[in-house]
Amino acid sequence: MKKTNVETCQVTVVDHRKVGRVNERLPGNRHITDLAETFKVLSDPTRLRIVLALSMEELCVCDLATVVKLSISAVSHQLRLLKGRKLVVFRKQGKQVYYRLDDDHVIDLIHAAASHVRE
Amino acid sequence: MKKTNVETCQVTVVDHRKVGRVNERLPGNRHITDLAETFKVLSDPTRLRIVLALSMEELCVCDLATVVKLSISAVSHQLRLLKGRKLVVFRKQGKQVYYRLDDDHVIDLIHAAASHVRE
DNA sequence: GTTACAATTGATCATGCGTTCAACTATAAT
DNA sequence: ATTATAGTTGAACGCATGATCAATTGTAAC
Repeated sequence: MKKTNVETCQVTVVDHRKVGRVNERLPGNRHITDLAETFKVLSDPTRLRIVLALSMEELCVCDLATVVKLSISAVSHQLRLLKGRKLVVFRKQGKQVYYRLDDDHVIDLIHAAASHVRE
Repeated sequence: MKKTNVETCQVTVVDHRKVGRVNERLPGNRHITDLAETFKVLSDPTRLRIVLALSMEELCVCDLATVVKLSISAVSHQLRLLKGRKLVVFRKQGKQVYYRLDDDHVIDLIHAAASHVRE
């Protein structure tokens, strides 16, 4: 009579002391998802171009659409996500809406990523 | 006879000097997509947990599966992506495969994101 | 008011992506 | 060689997501 333990494979060699130590120090779910969301908003080429453009000068939606070669609607949708994650802020002037980066943390983040890419 | 310029709206108020300046300084497509890919690989909670776990100690796939509470298969798939982006490296020992972070840039990147999140 | 236009918003569609499942590979022990 | 197990791989499924289109809002000019 052979032992048909189908499930044990998942647990046999687990080093529970290691796992325990790691689990203790892992950040909570809230923090993890916040971090993931921040990375996700920068994980799209279009949004990245928008952020890089705004790191140089303040630009209106129309200018941004020209820079990234997409419709104003598409750009507006992406700007909504960037606003949601507090990466950009805006200022209305007449019919135009001018966007700029919220702070310099964003550029630091991109620089950090850039230094990982070249290597 | 009214001028039916449907397309002009996209171009009328564009500040071409601004757009020109910005376009000149924007990184090339290759660099942008490389950056975006780096952010994307960190934009998933599971992968982020894996990376954070590996920033503490070297762990085998089995341990990682226990930590993130997912199947070994799921973890293996994510590790493949992390390997592809050079975030982790591995070492085989007997039947086990131990993973660790490739370098410390990765942690710096996560710290940079974390400092943007709390604010 | 009416017209013109910058920008936002919601719906739709196609594509991308994370997990699961099943099949397979590799290593170790008997 | 056979058995057991750690890990990988490919297919499939369902959900998320980015671009487009149409409709709408808000502001300025007439």
